[in-house]
Amino acid sequence: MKIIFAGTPEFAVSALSALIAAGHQIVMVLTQPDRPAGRGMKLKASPVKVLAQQHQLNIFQPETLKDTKVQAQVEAVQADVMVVAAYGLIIPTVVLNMPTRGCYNIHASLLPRWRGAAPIHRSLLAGDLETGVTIMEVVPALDAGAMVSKSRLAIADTDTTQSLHDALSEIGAKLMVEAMTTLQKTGNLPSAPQDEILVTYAHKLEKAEAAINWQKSAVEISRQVRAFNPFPVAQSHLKDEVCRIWMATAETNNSEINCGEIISLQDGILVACGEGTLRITELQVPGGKRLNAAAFAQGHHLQVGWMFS
RNA sequence: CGCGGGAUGGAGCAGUCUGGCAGCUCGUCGGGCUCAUAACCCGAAGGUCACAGGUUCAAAUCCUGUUCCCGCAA
Repeated sequence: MKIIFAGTPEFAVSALSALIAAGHQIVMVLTQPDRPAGRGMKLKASPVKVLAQQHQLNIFQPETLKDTKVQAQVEAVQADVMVVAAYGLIIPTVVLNMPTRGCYNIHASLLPRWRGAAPIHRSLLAGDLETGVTIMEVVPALDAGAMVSKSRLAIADTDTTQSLHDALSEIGAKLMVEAMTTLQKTGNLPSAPQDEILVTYAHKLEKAEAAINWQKSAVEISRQVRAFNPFPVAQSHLKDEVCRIWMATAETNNSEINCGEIISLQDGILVACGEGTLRITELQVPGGKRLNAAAFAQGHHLQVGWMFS
């Protein structure tokens, strides 16, 4: 089948890679234009573009798909189907109608829960016990298309957005290849509509949400830390210094100590919370590397009684 | 040239402003103490102070260039 692949970030890379490995003909790779990024604000190619270049695929990076000239170029490749994975640009209805066998999206949640931009972060923050991947038809409304297939994944209390992202990316790639195989063999993909009653939205993370409120429970803070790893990373202040908390686990034992106070340096940095205590195991200050708690405590001469705020 | 911080024994840091013996907390090794321990005591090894050049009687420290790492921002 002639496939147009539309994707941009790391999450989409394994899907493109799997489709190539499965022998599908990728007639065009849509990905966002190179953007200034990183230190120095140099132009940076998207991860999908990098992979596409390695396979010498036909790369197309329009600023928008609303332009009729752009649309004509997409139509020219005469694709059978379009696969979308975290592309990041609006795909107009006319473009969605071009591939004869339709457009299918990989979404990193068990729809209809967590439609939107940050499904992995939100499921982790909310304390969901499981997440997963859904393959669905692309429709003009955001992540609202009928569902083709689903795969579930349990969330452990050591999972981070990074670990779930990596796992879901692989699962999504596999599911999409299966869907494409079915489509190729049978000519159609059965799908079921989403139950609108159960819909929730995963709004984009805001930087302000990175600040830790030590009045909250250790369980909630631990979720926050793990949801914000690897980006944008939960933050707190220690002795007038910004401190990024990379990894922490919740402990149930309560204490009468003030919220945010360090109560022990044995085996991690133990901090009192509104409910329970948080065991910080990895953290970082600006200019420094990520450090395990023991090394950090030594370098900063940390003492019991110091306050995070 | 978007803004800023950093590189010092194996780990994490101080010392740099104001040039003058290479330091701290750990780890490692040896010994001691203990019923015992991630405890405690005594001792030891381990450094081209990122790299290159310059200034100086003297450079981790001042000047110039280079490489690498990190935070912000996007």
